Amino acid sequence: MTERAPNPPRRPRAVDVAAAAEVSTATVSRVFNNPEKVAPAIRDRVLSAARAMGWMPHAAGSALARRRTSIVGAVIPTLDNEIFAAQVGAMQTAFAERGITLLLSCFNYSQDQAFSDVQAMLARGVEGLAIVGESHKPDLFAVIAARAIPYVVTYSHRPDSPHACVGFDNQEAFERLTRRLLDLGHRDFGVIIQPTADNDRVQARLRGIRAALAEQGLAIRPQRLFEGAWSIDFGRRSLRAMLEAAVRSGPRPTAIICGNDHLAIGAVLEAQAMGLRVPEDLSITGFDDLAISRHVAPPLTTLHIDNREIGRLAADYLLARLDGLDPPPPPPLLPDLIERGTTGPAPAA
Amino acid sequence: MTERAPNPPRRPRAVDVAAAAEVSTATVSRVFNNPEKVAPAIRDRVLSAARAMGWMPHAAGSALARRRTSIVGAVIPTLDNEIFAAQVGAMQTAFAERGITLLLSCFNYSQDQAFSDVQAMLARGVEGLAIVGESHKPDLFAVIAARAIPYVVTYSHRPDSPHACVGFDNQEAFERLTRRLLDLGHRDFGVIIQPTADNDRVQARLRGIRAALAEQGLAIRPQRLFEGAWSIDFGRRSLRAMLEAAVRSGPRPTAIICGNDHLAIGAVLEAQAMGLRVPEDLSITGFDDLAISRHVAPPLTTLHIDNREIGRLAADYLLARLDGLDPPPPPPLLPDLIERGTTGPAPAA
DNA sequence: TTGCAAAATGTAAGCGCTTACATACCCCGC
DNA sequence: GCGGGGTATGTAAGCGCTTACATTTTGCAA
Repeated sequence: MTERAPNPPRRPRAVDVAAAAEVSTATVSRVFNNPEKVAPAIRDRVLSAARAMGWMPHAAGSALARRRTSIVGAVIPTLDNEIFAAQVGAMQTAFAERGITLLLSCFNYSQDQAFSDVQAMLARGVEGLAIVGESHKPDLFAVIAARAIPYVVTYSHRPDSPHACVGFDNQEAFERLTRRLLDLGHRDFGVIIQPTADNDRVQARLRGIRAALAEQGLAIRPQRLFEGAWSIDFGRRSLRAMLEAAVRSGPRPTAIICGNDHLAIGAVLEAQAMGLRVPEDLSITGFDDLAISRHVAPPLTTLHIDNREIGRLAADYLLARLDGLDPPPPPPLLPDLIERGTTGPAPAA
Repeated sequence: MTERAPNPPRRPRAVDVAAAAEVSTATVSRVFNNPEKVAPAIRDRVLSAARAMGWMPHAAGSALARRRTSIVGAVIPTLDNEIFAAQVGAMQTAFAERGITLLLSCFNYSQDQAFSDVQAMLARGVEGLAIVGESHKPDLFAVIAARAIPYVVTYSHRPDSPHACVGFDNQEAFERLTRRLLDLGHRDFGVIIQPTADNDRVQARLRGIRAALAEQGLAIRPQRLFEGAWSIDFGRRSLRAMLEAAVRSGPRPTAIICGNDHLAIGAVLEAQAMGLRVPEDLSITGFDDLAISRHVAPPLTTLHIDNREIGRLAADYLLARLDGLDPPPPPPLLPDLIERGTTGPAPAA
C-alpha cells in the first residue's frame, strides 16, 4: 500500500564500494591510498565499483583518521589588489600540485578580522599558514605557535624579524628609490602613501624615505605627506591638494613618491590635468609595477615586485616544512628599480 | 632514570576540555553549539577551560558528526582578472557572515582543470558550488547533480539555460553596444576578443556583435577579427596588425569592439601610438569597466558590470538553497553602457 | 513535605575513513 | 611433504565531534 519514499540520494561510503567490489573497506582505502599494495585484479574491481557509484573518499573522514587535513591557509588583505591576487594564484597552483587545498582569508586590513580568520582556519585544521605582513595582534602569532604549525610571513622582510619571511625589505627598497631621486637633484619631496596604521610594510616604506632624506639633512614636510586608502582617486586628490597648497605658500615639490602604482598613476593623471609636464616639471614614482604601469603615458617609474615568485617561494617553504624538513627561509627578494618615463632630473630652480 | 620525552604538543580535544571543566563532552559541545541549553555557571567554566587550553571544535570531527561541512566552492577562471577577484571577494564576505568557508578553484580556462577541481571540492564535501560560465565538460554538471548539491552558474545568463544563473546576457549586451556604434554611423568594424574555445560568455558576445551587424546586412571580415589571450599587449598587437593590413588593402575600420577593457586599453594605446586620434579617427569600446578604465586618456567607453553584486547574489542564492529554500534565481543583471571618450560619430568617408 | 514536569547533564552510538595488527594464502627449497 | 617467508586481504580500533535518548536535578504547586 505505502509507497516507499525514495530516500534522498545519500553520498556513497567506502563500505558501499567495498560491498559492491566484494572486498573489505581496508582494501578500498588501500586502492585509493596505496594502490601498489593491492592486486591488480582487485584494484580494478574496486576502481570500477567506485566509479559506478561516484564514490571518492570523504575528506573529513580521512582527515580524522589520517590526522592530516592537507589544508593550508593564506591570509591576505584583499583580492582587490592584483599583487595579492597574483600571490594567491601562484600559491594555489604550487599547493594543488601536491594535493593540498588552499584556504583563503581576506582580512581587509583589519587586525581583528585577520585574527578571527586565523582562528577559523586553525579550527579547520590548516597545517600551515602564509600571512601577509607581520603587524598583527600579538595573539595571532601566539595562537599559531600554540598549535605548532609552520607559517610564513609574506611581502615583508625585515632583517631582524622573528618570523620566517618571504618578501623584500620595504625600507631598503624605498631608501634606494629615494636616493635615486636625490641623485637626480630633487630636494623637495611629496609623499602619497597608504594608511600606515597596522601596516608594517607601509611603515617601513615611510621609514625608508625618511632615512634616505635624512642622509641629506632633508625631511618630509607634514603638508607634503598624504596618507589614505590606496586608489587612483586618492592619488589624484592628494596631488591636487598638495600642489594647490604649494601655489599659496612657497615652492612646489619636484618629486612625488607614492606608496604604490595606483596612487602614482592617479598623481600623474592629476598633474597632467593641472597642466604640469611629467617628468619635466614633476617626477613621480610608484611601487609594485602593475600590469598597466608600463602602458600609461608616460610609462611609470616604479619598483618591480615578482608577486607570483613570492607566492611560489612561500608555498615551497611551507611544503618543505610539511615534509618535516627545516629549510632556511629564502633570502629576501630584491625589487627592481625600473626607471621609465615619470622621473627625470629636478627642474632648474 | 629515563627522561620522559616531552610529547609533541597535541591539539587538545573536547574530552580534555570536558575533564578540565568537570563536565561531559556533550556539555562542551553544547556550550559551543547551543549555549542557551547550558547553565550560565557551567557555560563559563567550559568556556574558560577551553580558552585556557586554546581549544575549539575541530571542523573535521564536527563535519562528520553533524553531516555538514559548511564549505562551499567557487570555481573561476583566474584571479588575475580583477572581475573574478571582485566576485570572489564579495562571495567570501557574504559567506563568512554565515560561518561558511569558501573554497576557491582557478581553472585557468581549462575544462579539464575545472572538472578535476570540482571533483576535489566534492571530496571535501562542499555543500554548494558557484561556477563561472556554463561551457564545461558535461560530466561536470552530471557529477554535481549526482551529489544533489545546489549550484549556480555565474557571469553568464542565457535565457534558456538549464542552470540557475547569476549574471547577465552577454549576447544581448554586445548587441546593444554594437547597435549604438551603428547608430553613430559606423559601418566597418574590427573585433579583438578573447579565445572563444570553451568559453560560452565570449562566444555569446561574438554572436551579439554578429547579430547586430546582420540587422544592417553587415558582417565581420575575417581579417578584422582577432582572437587571443586577453591582455593589453594582445590589444596593441591586434590593433596594429589590423591597421597595417588596412593600409595595404582598402579602407580602415572606424570602430573596434573589444572583448574586455584590457584589450580595449591596448587598442587605444596602439592607435594613439600610430598617430590616430581616438575617437575622431577611430572609436574603440571595451567591456567590464575596470577601475582604471575611467582614468585612461581618453576615458574608455565600456559596459559596466557590478562584479561584487554578482558575487553577492550568487552567495545569497546558494545560502537560501542551503537553508532548504528554493528561491528563483535572481533576474539577469543589466550591464550599463557607459559612453566616455573613446567613441564618437564615424568619421566622414 | 511530596510529586511531577521541565530543565540540565550525561551516556554512548555513530559520522566515514585509515591503519596496526592478525590472518590467510602462496610459492619454494629442502 | 613440510616449514618459512613474503604478500594479499580482513578485522577492528580509533580519529574528534554531535546528538538522540536516558538520567538526574531543579523548581514549584499542592
